[in-house]
Amino acid sequence: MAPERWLFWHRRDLRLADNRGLAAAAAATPAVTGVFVLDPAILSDPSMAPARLWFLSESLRELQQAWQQAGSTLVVLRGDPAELLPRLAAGLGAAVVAWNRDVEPFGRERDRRVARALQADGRKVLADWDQLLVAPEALKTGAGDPYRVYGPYWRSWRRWVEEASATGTAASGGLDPLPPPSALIDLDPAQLAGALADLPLTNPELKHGFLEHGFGGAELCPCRPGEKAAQEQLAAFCDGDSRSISLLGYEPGRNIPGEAGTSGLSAALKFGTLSPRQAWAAAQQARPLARSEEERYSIQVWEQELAWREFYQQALFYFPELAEGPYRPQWRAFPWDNDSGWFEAWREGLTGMPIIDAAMRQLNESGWMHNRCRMIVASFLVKDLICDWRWGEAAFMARLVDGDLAANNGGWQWSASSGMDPKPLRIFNPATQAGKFDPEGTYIRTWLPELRHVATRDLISGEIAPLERRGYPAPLVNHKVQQARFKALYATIKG
DNA sequence: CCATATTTAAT
DNA sequence: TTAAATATG
Repeated sequence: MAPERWLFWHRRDLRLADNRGLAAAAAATPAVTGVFVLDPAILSDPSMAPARLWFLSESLRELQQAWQQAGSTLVVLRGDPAELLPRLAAGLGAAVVAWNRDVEPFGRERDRRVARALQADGRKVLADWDQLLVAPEALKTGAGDPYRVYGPYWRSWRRWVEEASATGTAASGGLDPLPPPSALIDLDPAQLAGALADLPLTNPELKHGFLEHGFGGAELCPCRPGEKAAQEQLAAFCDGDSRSISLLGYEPGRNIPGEAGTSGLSAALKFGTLSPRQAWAAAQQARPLARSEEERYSIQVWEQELAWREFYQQALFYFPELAEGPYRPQWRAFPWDNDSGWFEAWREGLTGMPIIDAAMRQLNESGWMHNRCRMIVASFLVKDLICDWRWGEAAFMARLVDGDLAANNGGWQWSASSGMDPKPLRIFNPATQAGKFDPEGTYIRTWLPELRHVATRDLISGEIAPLERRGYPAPLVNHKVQQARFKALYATIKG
């Protein structure tokens, strides 16, 4: 008798190794078929970035080959998962459909619909956590509430991760990365063809992969698609050979946008070509390489970035209203200027403030922006241009290769001072930020080649003589004037 | 053991 | 300013 067939539904876990849901399926039966559904509701949304379509398409193409090498098939469909998954499961004769859980309101509602449809057909559903080191339910404050403040969350998160690490294996609740499944069993070709006959199947085309993405910045983007590239990037970042621009030099290297001092793994973690447990394990293996207190501290700072990612995901899980706008009610009445001309100048990198324009051009050309610059341009849009941060949030989502609702919304709410974090106003002075983090003007000159001739001091301050500008715009606003205006408007909503 | 007041600390 | 931890009744 043939073994029971399971269907595994990939979503934001585009890898075979250390995929908890897939491993659970493979532990139950070797007869596992994979599926990914290209959902027009997501792909055609205005917030979908060409860079993400590129990353998704390339990662899927590699994942489909990996399934084949593991002995089975990854089916790629296009349409509504709630309609297609029951049909595919029926065609395959799958008894169980498994997937990894998500935190986003849209995904959770979709998953409920899919589960209801499958269960109505008498199929079992298996869904558990994979995309976080620590499941949202695992950490609560002393009062039993979800954490709203990063500091206490980080301490609690680290304690939990260290205790779970000590137990080792996944079976005993540990965090050791799992190997990929191998020796899977496929349906025989005729049976598979029959199961797929009436389904909207998508095959990778020779040139573009699964999707027409129209993204031209792949060469400039630091994020590499696919499971294999993610492993290589992680290993290179953690290896200790290039200490100043890697994990061991992460602090302060991570804050210098003109150097490649960050891991570039944001998109890999967003799409799950890399698991957070793999990232955590690599950081632990690098600890013996650290030869100074600074290098040990660098590892911890990177671990804290993994914790920020999980903090914002658990926040969205427990407070889905974050996705709709300001968490703090008084911010909902803020009298934004919302000048659409200023907003467009910001979005296209034409504000006349070099550090802002360099950062926005990096985003527009490469699909990625250095995190320090994300904070600087966010503060500028909100506190200098006095524009609703949700416009900036949407603009980031429309272009970022790693655009993720929880992280992007969390970052913008942090910058706008409207989030759960109880700290008062944060106003960055863009010139001070440029002076601290791009002191030689390296980053500015990289992305604003038309200003390469300008003295570094003027690139940082933004005070460029009209004859030196050569077509580069004059500053749109004056920081001193605008921050005073912002504070006056803020006073009207306080309390 | 609760509920409430006070203290502490926040990338 | 306010969440979280801790002290107090």
